[in-house]
Amino acid sequence: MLKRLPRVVREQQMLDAAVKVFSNRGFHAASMDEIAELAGISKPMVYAYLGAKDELFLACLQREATRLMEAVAGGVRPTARPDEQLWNGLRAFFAFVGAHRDGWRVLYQQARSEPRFAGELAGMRTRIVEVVAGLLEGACAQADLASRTRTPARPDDFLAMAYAYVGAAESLADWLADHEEEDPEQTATRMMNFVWVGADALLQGRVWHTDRSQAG
Amino acid sequence: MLKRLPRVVREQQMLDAAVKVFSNRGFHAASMDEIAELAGISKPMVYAYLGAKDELFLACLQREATRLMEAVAGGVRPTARPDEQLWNGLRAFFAFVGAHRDGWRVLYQQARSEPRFAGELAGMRTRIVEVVAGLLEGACAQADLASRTRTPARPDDFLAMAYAYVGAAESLADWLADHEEEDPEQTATRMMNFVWVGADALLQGRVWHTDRSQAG
DNA sequence: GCGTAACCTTACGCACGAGTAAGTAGGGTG
DNA sequence: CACCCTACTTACTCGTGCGTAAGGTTACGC
Repeated sequence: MLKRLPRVVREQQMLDAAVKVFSNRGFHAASMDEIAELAGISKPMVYAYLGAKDELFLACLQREATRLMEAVAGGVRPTARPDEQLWNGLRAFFAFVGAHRDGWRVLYQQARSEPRFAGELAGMRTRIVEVVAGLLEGACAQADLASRTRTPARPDDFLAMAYAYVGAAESLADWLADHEEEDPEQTATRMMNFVWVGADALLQGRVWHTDRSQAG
Repeated sequence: MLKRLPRVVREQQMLDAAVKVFSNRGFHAASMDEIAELAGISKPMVYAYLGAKDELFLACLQREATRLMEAVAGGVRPTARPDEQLWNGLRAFFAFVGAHRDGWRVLYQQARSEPRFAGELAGMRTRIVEVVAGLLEGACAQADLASRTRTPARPDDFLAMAYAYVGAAESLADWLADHEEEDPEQTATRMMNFVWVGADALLQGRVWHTDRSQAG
């Protein structure tokens, strides 16, 4: 009756549908029947092409993660200054989230709460954190060359800062995903100011103490 | 056979068990039987005292949220300087997360991904974000009195910054929840440096631009 | 024009888990 | 001691939804 389509096409349709349903309902509440229906196909086809529910979810996760990584990597020129790399990376990141709000939700909200996939996700997250930590370290080294030599930072500090920054970015991304009217470009600018100015001050050795308002 | 205990005691035991199970398995994968068993009681008692699964989860959410709020509020002296308020609040916050890692997970990871409770949680989150935005605004006003009058900040900027900070704190809290060896006090210090020094620089009007490394 | 392989369906088995009915025991009060 | 109310149990019903068995249909090679 309806068109018979080649496997590759159907698989993408199924993944599209699955991302939407997982995103709206959550992993457990999503039913394979609903996914199949939304994909315009019957359930056994989903099993035939993409396997059981776990595998299907993992497939969604991997497709969306790959797209995100490629979008970010594609926006960054590796030869640019660290701050420009960061800026372009953030732009690409928030643009992606703005364009694929469903994908973002699947990737970060759902996967995190399902213990079965938390490991997979933690791996991606760790890689991102390490990249960011590397950028910070590079920026710090460059700042040292420029003028001051005050650097109290140890490797762990970079990692912790990177962790905090990634969290901040995710938080803004969630906000973006929930607010249809927000402009990705502006979100990226906010994040960039937030990161760069703050990090710059911190990396110059300015520290807050309990007994004094701040030290410079 | 086993002791008969008054209602109030049993309820707390049930909530303790529920928080643990919800935290480990996720809302859907958690079974009422397992919760009942862990609480050392039979399932109908859970229904009799705390209602259906939804209500039970909400009860967990509310108990943990209340505890968290009280812990933070209890650590803060409202008459102190803004930076000290922030510092004490962060200390209390990370101490709480360190001590109630399960509760934290239920509160933030699980609740967020379940559309049914996302609203409830978003409300709490919004309140927190607004408090933080208020602190920032207060700090900014104080800084203005002290010396410079350069303030490019509009209300939305405070809100966005607060959002990013809350995300950063959550991220560090997740890290803390996952790393048994990490010290809550140190995490709080990291966050404080991160927030205060960065915010200070930002609120003085330092901004990053596309064509220049930074402005001061 | 016929086999065969890929595409696609309906219709079911089966397990798991939410929620309940109906009934038992303990301990305080008259 | 009879009462009754609260704490507590075993033992079910029943819906929901994953995963599959078995069979139908289109296209393409030969």
